[in-house]
Amino acid sequence: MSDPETDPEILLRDFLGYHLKRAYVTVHADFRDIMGDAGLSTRVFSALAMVVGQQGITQSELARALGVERSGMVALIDELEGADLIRREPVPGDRRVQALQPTDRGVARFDELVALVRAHEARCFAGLDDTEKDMLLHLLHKVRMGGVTT
Amino acid sequence: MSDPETDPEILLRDFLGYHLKRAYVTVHADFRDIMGDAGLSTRVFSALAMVVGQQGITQSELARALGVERSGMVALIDELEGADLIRREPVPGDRRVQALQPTDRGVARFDELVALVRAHEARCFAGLDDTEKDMLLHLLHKVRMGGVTT
DNA sequence: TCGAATTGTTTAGTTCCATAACAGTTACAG
DNA sequence: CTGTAACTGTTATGGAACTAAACAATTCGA
Repeated sequence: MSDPETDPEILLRDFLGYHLKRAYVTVHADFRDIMGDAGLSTRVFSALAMVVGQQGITQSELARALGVERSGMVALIDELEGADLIRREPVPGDRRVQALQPTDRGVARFDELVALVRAHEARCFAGLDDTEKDMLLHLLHKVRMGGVTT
Repeated sequence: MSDPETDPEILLRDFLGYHLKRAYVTVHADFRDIMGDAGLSTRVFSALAMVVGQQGITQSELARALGVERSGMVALIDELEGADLIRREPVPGDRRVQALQPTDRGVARFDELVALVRAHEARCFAGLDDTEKDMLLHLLHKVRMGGVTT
C-alpha cells in the first residue's frame, strides 16, 4: 500500500475530489502561464470560443452555457468588446437582449489562441496517450452531467 | 458528431482543460453544500486530513504537500487551532518550526467528516462504476505528476 | 391589461489565493 | 568564530473569480 515516510498524502489520496482539484490547479496554472502574454483568462477564452462557435448567442444563454451568473458576464463581455473581438448587436424582435457576434478580428484572434491552447494541452497531458485522453474527457463529461439532469 | 443546434459547446468540447474545470466546479460546489453545516472548506479539510495522516508535520511541509504558499497556511491553521482540532507544538531541535498535532477532538471530528465526504463523493461520482472511478483517479494523478517532476 | 418573468446591468461582498516584506532562527563557507 | 545565506512562521496588501441582491426596461401570459 503506502509508506507514510514517502507519501504524505496518506488519507487524501483516496478522494477523487482531491485529485480533481490538484489536477485542475496544475492545468489552470499552465494555462495562465501560456496565455499570460495574450492577457486572456480561461473564462474569457471560453466565452470567445462560445461566441465564435455559436454566433448571435445572447448574454444570458452564454452565462447558462458556461455555468456562471448573468451578472458575471458583463465585465467579461466588456473586456472582449473593448478588445474589439466581439460586439453586442440589438435583436429586432426583442429589445431586451443583445446578440453577441465575433468581429473578424475576433475570429482571427480565436484561431491564434486555439493554437496556443492546443500547445498548452499537449504539454499538460503529455503523460497520457490518445486513448487515455479520450477516456479522461469521457469520464469528466460524465461527472459533470451525472449530477445535474439538464 | 455534434449538432450545432443542440450543442452550444461546439468548439470548447474538444478541450480537456474545459471539461476538467467544469467537472471541478461541479464537484467543488457539492462539497461546499455538504460541508456547509460543518463550515469547513476543501482546503481546511485537506489540511486536517494531512495533519491526521502525518502527525507532527510542519506548516512549511504542509504547504508544500498541498501545493499552496506558506503565507496561505497561517489563517488556515489558525482556523483549525481555533476549533481545537489541531495544535501547534514547538520542536526541541529547531525553534523556527512548529509541529502540527491533531487533538483527540480533531481526530474524532476528522472521522465524522470523512463519512460526509465519502457520501459527497458517492453522489458526485454516482455515474461512474468502480472501474471508472479507479481509472479517473489514476488519470488525474498522472496529469498532476506529468507536469512537474518533484 | 396588469402582474409575472426575463434581460442586461450595477453595486457590494465573499472566497481563495499570491506576492512581498519582516523578524527570529539555523546552517554553512571561509 | 563570523558573517552571510537560507529557512520558518507571520503580517499586510491586493487581485482574480466569482455570487447575491436590487434595478429599470422590456416582453409574456392569464
